[in-house]
Amino acid sequence: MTLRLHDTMTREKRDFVPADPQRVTMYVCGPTVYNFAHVGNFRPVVVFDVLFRLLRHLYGEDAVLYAANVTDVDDKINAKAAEEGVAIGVVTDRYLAAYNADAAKLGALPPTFQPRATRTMDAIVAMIARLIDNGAAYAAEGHVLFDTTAYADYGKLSGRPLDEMIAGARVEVAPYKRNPADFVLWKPSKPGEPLWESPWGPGRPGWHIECSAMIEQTLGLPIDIHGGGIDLVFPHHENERAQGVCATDDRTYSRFWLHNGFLNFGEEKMSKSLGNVALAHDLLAAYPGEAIRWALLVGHYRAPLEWNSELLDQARRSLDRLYGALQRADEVVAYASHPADAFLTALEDDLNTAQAMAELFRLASKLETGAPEEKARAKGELLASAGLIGFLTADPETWFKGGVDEALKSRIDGLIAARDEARRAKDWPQADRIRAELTALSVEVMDGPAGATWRLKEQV
RNA sequence: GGCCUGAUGGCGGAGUGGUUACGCAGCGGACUGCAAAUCCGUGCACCCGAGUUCGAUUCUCGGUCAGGCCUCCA
Repeated sequence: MTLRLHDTMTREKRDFVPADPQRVTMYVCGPTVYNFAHVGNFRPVVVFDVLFRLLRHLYGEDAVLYAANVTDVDDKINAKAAEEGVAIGVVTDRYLAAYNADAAKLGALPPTFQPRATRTMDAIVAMIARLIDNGAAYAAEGHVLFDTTAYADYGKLSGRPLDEMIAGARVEVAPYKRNPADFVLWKPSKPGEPLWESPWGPGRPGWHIECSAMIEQTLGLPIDIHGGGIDLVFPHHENERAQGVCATDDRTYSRFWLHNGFLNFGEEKMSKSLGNVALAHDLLAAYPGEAIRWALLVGHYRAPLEWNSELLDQARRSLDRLYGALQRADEVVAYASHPADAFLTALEDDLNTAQAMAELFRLASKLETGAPEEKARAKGELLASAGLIGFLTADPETWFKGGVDEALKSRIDGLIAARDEARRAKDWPQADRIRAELTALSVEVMDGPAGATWRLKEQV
């Protein structure tokens, strides 16, 4: 079975073949850390985490190098720092920490590298200098600009011929540009803004060159996979590629380009009680990270995803179903620790997570109804399959009772015990009264042959 | 204006030239003191028009609608 990935460059699914199976490289554009990140910003985090995990499964954990950068030089960061009267590092450190914590709650593994623009300045300056030497960039009025006419392939990734872009340009062209499409590699800082020394005067780098330099420094060019949101295809990735190719004489830059679709918020408002759930940080306070991760992967990564509270509720219930099966199969000893073939096949088909999830439900059904050997195998495959993409890693008890503190837990256990006693005495009115009390605590009681178990109906 | 996607049941969302996944919700039944969970069964869809074909939801063309990008937004 081979991994097939949709490449934005060729606009088709192709067999993925890394340059070196011992050293598979992937780079994904990360956040600009000036505030808590929007949920949509976490879609690539989760999507490419799935790809990272799949690649590790296929090529070995040590064979995959994944870099996800952090943009910590930016106008918005400057504005935020100025507003708070602090250095930009205070702002970027704070929001980077929050971002990483939220990503972890969403089940994302830490990338192998997390380069930061401010710590890559030497490489950025060096790359700009090389571009000037190669005749692909020029200095003008304190700026350094990339000369888009120096790169014949410019526009190929996004499918925009240069002349059309010029015709469609809706932004005023700075007077120092040779061509309207030329973009900034280095620019002077405004008074009060952070600046770095360079041969072209003190200033700061343009956004695109940061990524090219960070890739070259952390992974080396060319890389196997470059990922990011669909909105980055143009101009960011187009420009990155132009820079990387012209600075290194390497024609490839990245062997595959993967882009995830956007989250749509439609018209529906998220439940008011949830507050501003557009921020992942707030959303994570209202829903388990695993449910949000599930919701983000429920559709194909390239398709737009309708994001609303119903989607999240359904995601949580889907996980209830799977965790419920595991909980009921507590005594089943898992046999086999490999992901199911059908599950892997789905993932290897350009990360068809929806299909892969369907396989998880199939395994859960087998676990509920199969013969003993079948159950043991289904449990092993379910755990291994789901675990491969970061699901069902919690104890089922924790999933269903995780939000309960000790005091409440002992109170619930007391009520359950009292109800059991009433039921043994066939005092149904009393048993129902107690159940009503539990329901008020959002506790769902499930009577079984071995006594009653319970779980939280909604997690808070 | 240019370029590019997409349109599947009540909701979400896969996939396929002939029998349409899966989950949630619904309905009937089993189980239960009653429930819940689970199990069994079941209803419900492939935007419109034309074409190709023995046969199209799936391919082609047109239309309609929706969304995205067009210089720093995942």
